[in-house]
Amino acid sequence: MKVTIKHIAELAGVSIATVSKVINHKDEKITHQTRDRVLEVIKEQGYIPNRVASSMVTKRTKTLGLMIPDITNPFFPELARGVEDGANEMGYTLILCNSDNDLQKEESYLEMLQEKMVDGIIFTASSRRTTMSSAFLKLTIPVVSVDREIEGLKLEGKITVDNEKGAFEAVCYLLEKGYRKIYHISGPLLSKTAKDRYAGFIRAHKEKGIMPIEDHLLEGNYTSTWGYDYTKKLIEEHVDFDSLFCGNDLIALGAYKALHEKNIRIPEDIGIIGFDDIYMAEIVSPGLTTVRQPSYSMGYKAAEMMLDRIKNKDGIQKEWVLESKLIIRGSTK
Amino acid sequence: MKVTIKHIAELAGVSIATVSKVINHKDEKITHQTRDRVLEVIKEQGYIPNRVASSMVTKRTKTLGLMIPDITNPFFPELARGVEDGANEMGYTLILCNSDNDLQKEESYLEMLQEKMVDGIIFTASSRRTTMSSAFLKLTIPVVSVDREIEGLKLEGKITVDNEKGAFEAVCYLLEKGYRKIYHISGPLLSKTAKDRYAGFIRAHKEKGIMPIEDHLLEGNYTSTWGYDYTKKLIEEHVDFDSLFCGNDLIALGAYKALHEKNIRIPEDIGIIGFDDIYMAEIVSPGLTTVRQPSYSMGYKAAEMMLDRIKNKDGIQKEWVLESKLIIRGSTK
DNA sequence: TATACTTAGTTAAACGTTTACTCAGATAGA
DNA sequence: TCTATCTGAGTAAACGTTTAACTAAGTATA
Repeated sequence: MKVTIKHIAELAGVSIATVSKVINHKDEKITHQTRDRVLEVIKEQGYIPNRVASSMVTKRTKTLGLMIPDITNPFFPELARGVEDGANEMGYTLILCNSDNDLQKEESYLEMLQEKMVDGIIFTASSRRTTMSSAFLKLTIPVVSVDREIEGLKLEGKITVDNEKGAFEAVCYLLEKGYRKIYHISGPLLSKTAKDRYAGFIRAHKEKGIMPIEDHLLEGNYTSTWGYDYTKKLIEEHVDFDSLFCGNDLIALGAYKALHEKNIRIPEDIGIIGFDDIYMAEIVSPGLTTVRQPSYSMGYKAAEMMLDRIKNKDGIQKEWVLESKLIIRGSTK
Repeated sequence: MKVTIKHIAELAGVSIATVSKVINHKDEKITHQTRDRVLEVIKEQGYIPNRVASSMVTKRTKTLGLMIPDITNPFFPELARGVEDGANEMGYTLILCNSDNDLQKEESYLEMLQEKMVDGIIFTASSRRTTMSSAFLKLTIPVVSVDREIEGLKLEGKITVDNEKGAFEAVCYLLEKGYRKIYHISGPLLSKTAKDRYAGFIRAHKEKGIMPIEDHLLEGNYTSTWGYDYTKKLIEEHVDFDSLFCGNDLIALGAYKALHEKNIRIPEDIGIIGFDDIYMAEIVSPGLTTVRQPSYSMGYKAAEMMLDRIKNKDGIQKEWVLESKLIIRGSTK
């Protein structure tokens, strides 16, 4: 038999209300003797409170949902880790949901999270989502979005990085180093993230007095395969380019592979800049110059923002735009 | 006001028991008319069942705990993904716990998982754990261990790969290719995993009639930093070696970096074999020859095993030893 | 017609907590 | 001494479901 608060109460010779108060540290009005006796029985019996019962009455599960596209994508573990640490610090626990950028999966998870009555949802929306379904609009649980925008949904908070600026700085750096024929291998331009990075790419050219060429934009998705294939194609078609600004590090790493195979040197023949600064960027040779996103911090801040809101310390800043940072390594001159 | 089963019952003109039965598909004894009416009201009201209330009475939360050292380590996202997919398929949800190989964190999470009444725990034990604490022994929730052994704990199942054999094959391959001075940069030998890999390393030498040299074992931990530092040291101290068998891919990738910096060619000058086959192994140049662990499958199987046990389809195999596979790429001759 | 069995539901207890309210006794003030 | 206040605890309702036990009405059987 599972030991409950009732058993503790009996053994300690007090009422269950008293036990409950002791457990929840609402014991200002309990004498030391009583409290110690209760505590002792709890310990002796190895009592573990049943949170589902308490959630039933408090309407709090001390659980957050984390919805991301895919934990297998190296950008997300850091972020997830940040969220988890932030949540854990406040005694919260995390339910992990991989949406695979699949709108249907996203909605079915959303429903599950509601059924399980999580106290909040940290959300990195599918890059495919352009419109809100009714499932979203009905949502009564607070949502904080991270990394990506979710238009049309009422949010409790929003955490992004300044993608335009990050891209701008990266491309400026390339231009300053004398690179002139920069191709941008981008992620899907449906998403605001990719659009902003492209905007930065354009602005850098303009500010440096160079005419950006539209053909230099190659739209794809955020995978190394895509980076590899497109770079290979550029080489084989003898396209005239001297550098690559990649939509993320995975794309850049794919480009590395293609260039290595063709014995093209980085950075002497071709310069490369990525985006994200995943852990591999440092390990690879030459080290990848990239725009670092503070992904751990993004996750951590998101959790923090969520918990602030839950605890109703309201008035806290609702939108954070974090700074990215250009990390210069060996893949650029 | 949140809409509950009670509202639905009133609006549909039936008892709450009837509503409950149609929700849970226990409706063999409900007429079509009644069921349809209930369903209609549910839809119209946007009713979402409260799983915490139902967990209260069924003693099932349809939630699994996943305890791993660190989701940020590239070996784990694949595994976590496997667990998640397996769980999700059966309508289960996953609570993510990063223990950081910290015994205290591990125990505090364990307690949380019990409080939240998860139905089972998928566990990759800390590599530091050698003995069971009372928190473990008191555990009444079923546990399936993955990847690592947990001695002294009653398990519902166990999923491992044959590390000894994997290492054996890798080292045999190295020897067959003519490498003779193989150094083994290992993870912490506290863990059975690392011990088994070392055992394979030894057996391969013996079977090939070569005397293994004890000095060729370098114990450290599973990080690229470690691989980098130790390889650099070997080079700088002019140690005579022609190949590296690394405890995992991260170590191998660290070794890559050190070798590249010193302009030592892979595989011409030094051959390298890793372990795990993380996604980077393929992307890096030259591709890393490595022992593939079916990490996704391990996770998936673990979830499957757990859910079988929960559903009491007992008699299912309690221990799975999965096969690893040598993946030959460019880092060996 | 009397009896037994089905059918399609309903009733009410139970799950393990939290918490607003109540209460008895002790203490203090007048 | 009487009343008011304070202290330390107890009582019982409530949270939203599930499910065993029950029931009323209809149908089949003898």
